[in-house]
Amino acid sequence: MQPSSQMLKGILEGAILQIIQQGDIYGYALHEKLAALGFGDIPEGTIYPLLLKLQRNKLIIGVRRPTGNGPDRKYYHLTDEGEKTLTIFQQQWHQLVQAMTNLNQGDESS
Amino acid sequence: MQPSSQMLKGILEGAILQIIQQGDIYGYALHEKLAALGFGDIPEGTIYPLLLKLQRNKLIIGVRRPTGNGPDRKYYHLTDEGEKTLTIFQQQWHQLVQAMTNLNQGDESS
DNA sequence: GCGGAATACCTTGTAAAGCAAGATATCTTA
DNA sequence: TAAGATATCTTGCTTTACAAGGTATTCCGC
Repeated sequence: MQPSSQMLKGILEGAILQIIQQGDIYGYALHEKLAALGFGDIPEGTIYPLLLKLQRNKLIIGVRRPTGNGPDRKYYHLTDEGEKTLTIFQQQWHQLVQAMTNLNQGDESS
Repeated sequence: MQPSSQMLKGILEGAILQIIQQGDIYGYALHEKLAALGFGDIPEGTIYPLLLKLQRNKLIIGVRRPTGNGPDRKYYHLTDEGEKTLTIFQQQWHQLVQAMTNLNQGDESS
């Protein structure tokens, strides 16, 4: 399994799928979680459009819920398609790490 | 050191800088080396424009050399700027791997 | 009650990454 | 002399990620 061209770009997409898999979450909290994990301050102008794209592609589903305490939140969960896509992403990520490790070790076998 | 937005996209750029650092190389051989390391079949339509951009940005310098045996090759080596950029990339890559590891371990401490 | 801060979501337009497709040229081998 | 391997480059496209800004809700201090 080789890192696809998508992999080289869309690491954020895979990371977000995985966070959602670990428990339903909404955009604003995702923003904080990414920072807490060490991904840096991913701006909302990146996160929200990406969530909408993932939903358009039927990898996640968003459900708007009132909080009684501030504006509504849109909680997202994975679809079966999303689970499959996440699995493929994880394999590609692993392969990318392997390739980078090979590079660091001046290794060309695998 | 947080993975910059560049990092999320431009992993290929860092990988290529590192390969060049390990020894002068030309585009066509780079293509084969990336495949051998496990980066997949990065097309030439990706590699050559990227090399030209790196040169434009003064991170690498290309020197055309005849082979006496086939078309000329353009061997690239790093500039001082390129060395510095590579060091930063390596730190960012390490941070990204750390963040992904945290994610896998459901960990939010760093 | 009013203003500001925090929370929460979204849109528009832009820059850059990576790729597909194809052009060009050299040398070797059949 | 034709085909194939080697070697580089260009044009135009799609997608990623971001900057900048807009909207709405609730809470807190004054």
